[in-house]
Amino acid sequence: MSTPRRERLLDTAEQLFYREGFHATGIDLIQAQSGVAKTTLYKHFKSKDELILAVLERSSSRVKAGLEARTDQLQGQGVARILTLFEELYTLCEEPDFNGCLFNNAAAEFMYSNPAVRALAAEHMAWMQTFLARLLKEEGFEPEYAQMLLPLYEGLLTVARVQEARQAIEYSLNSIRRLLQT
Amino acid sequence: MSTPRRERLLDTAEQLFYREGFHATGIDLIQAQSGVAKTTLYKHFKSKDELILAVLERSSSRVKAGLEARTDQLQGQGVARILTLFEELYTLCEEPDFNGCLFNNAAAEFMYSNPAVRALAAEHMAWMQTFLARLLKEEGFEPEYAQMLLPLYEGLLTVARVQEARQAIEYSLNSIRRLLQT
DNA sequence: CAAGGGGTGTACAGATCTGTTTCTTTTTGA
DNA sequence: TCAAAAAGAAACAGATCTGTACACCCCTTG
Repeated sequence: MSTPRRERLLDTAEQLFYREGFHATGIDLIQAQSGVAKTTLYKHFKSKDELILAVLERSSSRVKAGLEARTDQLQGQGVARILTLFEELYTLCEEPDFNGCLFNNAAAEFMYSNPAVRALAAEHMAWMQTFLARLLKEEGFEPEYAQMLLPLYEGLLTVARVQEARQAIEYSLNSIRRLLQT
Repeated sequence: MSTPRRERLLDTAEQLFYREGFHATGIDLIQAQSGVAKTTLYKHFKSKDELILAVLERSSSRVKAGLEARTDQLQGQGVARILTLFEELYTLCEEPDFNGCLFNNAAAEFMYSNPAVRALAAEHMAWMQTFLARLLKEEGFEPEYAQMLLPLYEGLLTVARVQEARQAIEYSLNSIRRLLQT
């Protein structure tokens, strides 16, 4: 069984796209850093745009599966089940190459120049919102709160890029508790 | 008195940087679209990086002045004075070239490659937060709520890029009202 | 009217980027 | 064992990008 070059390419590309941005990351760098030949890269992905889409699709699937798994085991825990998503931000923001939300970064760079990327980011956000709404409903809260919890979640990821965010996360947790208490 | 080319350059650059992104916007396009000669561009700004910084600085000043002006005339109106900032998002999100928050877009693209840009975005966010805290305090609320209102504000700008955001804004307004009522 | 500063237009240098071509080497599976 | 498939290496085409050089044109001001 051969080393999975396709996965290695996706790993390297994702890391570079996330850290440095999409336009700023050249194919040559992905090629060199992954150790996979350029010919092989273009055999797996027809173009840079296709590689970008593949990276986003794989990342979206992984994030979704992770969120489902992490909340499945907290059924019936009430507000704690929702808060666990926001608590995860504590560690997320302190990772070495943290740079906000990959899908928002992608949407910002390709808003008007690549509808497929924009659509994929939109789909991911929509999934996040319905996921939040489902959790809320299952724990006995109004699912419409997802309409403000999603922006708050994304905004924390965004603000944490340029600020120490521990306090912001803490105050957001408190605010959510206050809002959801009946 | 000559036409203010410097301003024309900054106007064009800001529009393109905001709509298409920083790396995706070439100097040649700014030059062509502004109608100012390339030589003149490089006489006013030593490099593209310097132009980017100038655009961000001018935009930051304008945004700050706008926010101050719009809230000055609402002193003593209580929660309405804070909500007016979020209500403005209704129109902001529907502008033709809307693409989220310029400073977050800049921070995303230059997080690890241009510390000056990152610092400028950080300064802008910090100002927004102390501004919100000041409004809260002046209207008799806990200023610490700014710690979650800033992420919520930025998150709405961010989510609105890929979704119809009217409902999200509306639910956020309601949530803020609920949170701040004593 | 002469001089010089600001602006224009164009061409160009040099780097970099995406994607291709060509040829060789390695791996794999029947 | 051997042919086919996959991967590698490296050069290259063509586009594009930042930044510079150069020659020219006003238009003010002394």
